Amino acid sequence: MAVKRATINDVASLAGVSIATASKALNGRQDVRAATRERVLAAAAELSFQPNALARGLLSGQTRTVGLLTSDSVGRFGIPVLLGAEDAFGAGEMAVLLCDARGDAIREQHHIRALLSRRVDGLIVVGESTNPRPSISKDLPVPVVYAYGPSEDPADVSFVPDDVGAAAMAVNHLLALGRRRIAHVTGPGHYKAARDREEGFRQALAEAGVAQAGRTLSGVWSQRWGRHAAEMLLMAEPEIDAVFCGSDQIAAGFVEAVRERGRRVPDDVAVVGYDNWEVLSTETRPALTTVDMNLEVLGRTAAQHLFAAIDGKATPGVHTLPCQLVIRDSTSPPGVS
Amino acid sequence: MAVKRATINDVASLAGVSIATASKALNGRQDVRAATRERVLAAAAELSFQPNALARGLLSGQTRTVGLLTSDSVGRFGIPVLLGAEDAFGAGEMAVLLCDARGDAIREQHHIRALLSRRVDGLIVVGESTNPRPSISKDLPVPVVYAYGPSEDPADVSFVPDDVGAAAMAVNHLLALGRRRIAHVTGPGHYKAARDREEGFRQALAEAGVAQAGRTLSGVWSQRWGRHAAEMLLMAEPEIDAVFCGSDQIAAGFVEAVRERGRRVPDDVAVVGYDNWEVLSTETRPALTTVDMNLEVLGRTAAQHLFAAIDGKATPGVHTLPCQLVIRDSTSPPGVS
DNA sequence: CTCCTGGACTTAAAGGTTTTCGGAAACGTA
DNA sequence: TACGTTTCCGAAAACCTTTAAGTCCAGGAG
Repeated sequence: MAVKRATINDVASLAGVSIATASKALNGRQDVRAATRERVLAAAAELSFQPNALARGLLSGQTRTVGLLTSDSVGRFGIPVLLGAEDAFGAGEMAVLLCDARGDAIREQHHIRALLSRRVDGLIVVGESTNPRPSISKDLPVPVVYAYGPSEDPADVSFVPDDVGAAAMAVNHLLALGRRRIAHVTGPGHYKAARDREEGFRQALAEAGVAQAGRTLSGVWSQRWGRHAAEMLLMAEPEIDAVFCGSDQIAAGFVEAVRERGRRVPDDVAVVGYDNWEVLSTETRPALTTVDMNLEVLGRTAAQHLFAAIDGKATPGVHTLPCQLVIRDSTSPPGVS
Repeated sequence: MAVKRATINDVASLAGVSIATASKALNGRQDVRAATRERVLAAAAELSFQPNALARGLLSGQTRTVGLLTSDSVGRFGIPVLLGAEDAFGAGEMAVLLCDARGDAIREQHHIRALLSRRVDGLIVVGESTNPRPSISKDLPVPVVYAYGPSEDPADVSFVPDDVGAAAMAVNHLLALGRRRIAHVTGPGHYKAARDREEGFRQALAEAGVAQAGRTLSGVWSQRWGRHAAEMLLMAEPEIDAVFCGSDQIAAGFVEAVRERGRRVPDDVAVVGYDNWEVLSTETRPALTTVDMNLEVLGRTAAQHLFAAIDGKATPGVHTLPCQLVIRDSTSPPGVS
């Protein structure tokens, strides 16, 4: 470990100039002679000088740091958003201060206080689901953007995936393949994601004038429920030729159960999942056609808008970002037109 | 958004004292009269005063912030370590500055410089595999600990899971169940994890005087490889009664293929996985007996030792942390003794 | 009465950087 | 020579907090 960190003072004395001149030379300001600048830069390099961000931030009032507040970063969805945000920030000179509140409002308040004390320039709040969450923006001295889980307050800036549109897109894909007896299996109704996806499902069917096969089956977001739902559905509605599942876990279970019942996927029943959770979607047999919510893009977009908000150019409201349908063998096997 | 942030100066004037007195009152120092302290605290509350951590850090030289440098946080293993570390820090008043180098050495250097410029008190480096990685600790003014992926330099502080011991534990479990024809399917040999687990496997068998069934099959860490290996193995060594897989993905594929071949798990073939990746290990049928590397504990331990190192009490060397065998139905079904 | 002690409070310095403003030198022009 | 202009550099303030050192006063001891 190096003994002592060099300050701009050390650089200045080594270069034989004042600290003001050293500062100007290091920051590329104009009124300094080229030869002098050289000397200063050389001195800085020799001492491996790193400007103290604390002192700089203290003076400028900007720390070039943002807080990332997640309710449940162990969750499946927080991570990509986090990566996207870190990506957008890292490209510049921003840094990300990570806090996990674990769904505890007290802890969340605690973290917000700590972040403000560190003078972050802004805050990104990542939800654990797309359910709207209480706003934290009131009386905060810095801008806040919400990613994945929107704020309840429409005056805040939120970014969410377009679940309704994506579900419709998935159903239209099935319709284009000629399927007409399409069922829907999804997660618990207290998830807005489940309700939104069902709404997109219904809309697309209604637009095409096609009736839903059976009733929507609501369960939990698990493979087990997918299997169970498949068994019930194949019993009650044996003539179904496609199913739209609310998650890849459900779809994976569904596919498994369908195959065990001796029906082929996709020839007899086409299956569409949701999330593009690769460990499931690419490893099931056949690989799952599924919706990718583009969460990294969402995180990156949220971060970029936080920049804008820091510069005073906020764009309030809930912004929905498009998803993407990833087509794999569970709806259109290779070699089949 | 609040208009202006209060400083200790504002608090002092509102309370009618000097800033020194205000500081002492706020920090619980002694030589302040109780009544005065009351006044200061009330003033601070009214202005919702938050001490400026930058100014404090500038003075004390301690930022109470650590950098978390990950090579690949999208990876399966970085996340729990990260959570464990964040947990250990969050309990106190530490904050975590997150950086993802994406496996790029240039970017890593860039991030290290940025972190040092921000005057972090220490660094945690999270590897993407247990393969030793180049040390970054030389000439750094702050302590560094390595988690999951150890440093190549034995003078550094590293924490890794005990893959050898865990593999032996898994095999001993199979031996205790009376299995004697045990095979091993694992990932690529350039992963130290694969080599370590194979070593533990061999040690345990040797100690029991039992011969390995077939040769170790090295492939990739995927479900597909697990299936493929199962097919080869059932063909070549039809009499095997157990298999130790190098990952849950491999084990999940293996279980699937075994069942498709009409063999029962665990009655005919017992299967042990590795990682306890719950989406796989609890959702396969039967659920997988598997090794949990206790990565959150590992992350927490690394963080705690970083604290110690910051206080000058480093404990150099590679520390291996015990893993845990999670027993589920793939080795001992419910209702069977 | 004087001196000392200790409590309660204030002053001022320190920490590292940026920036404004003023100063000095060099040079050209009248 | 006197003066104005340009170019380069330095002194000092500002950011906010903590803390060492110093001031002031009341009260007790001698």
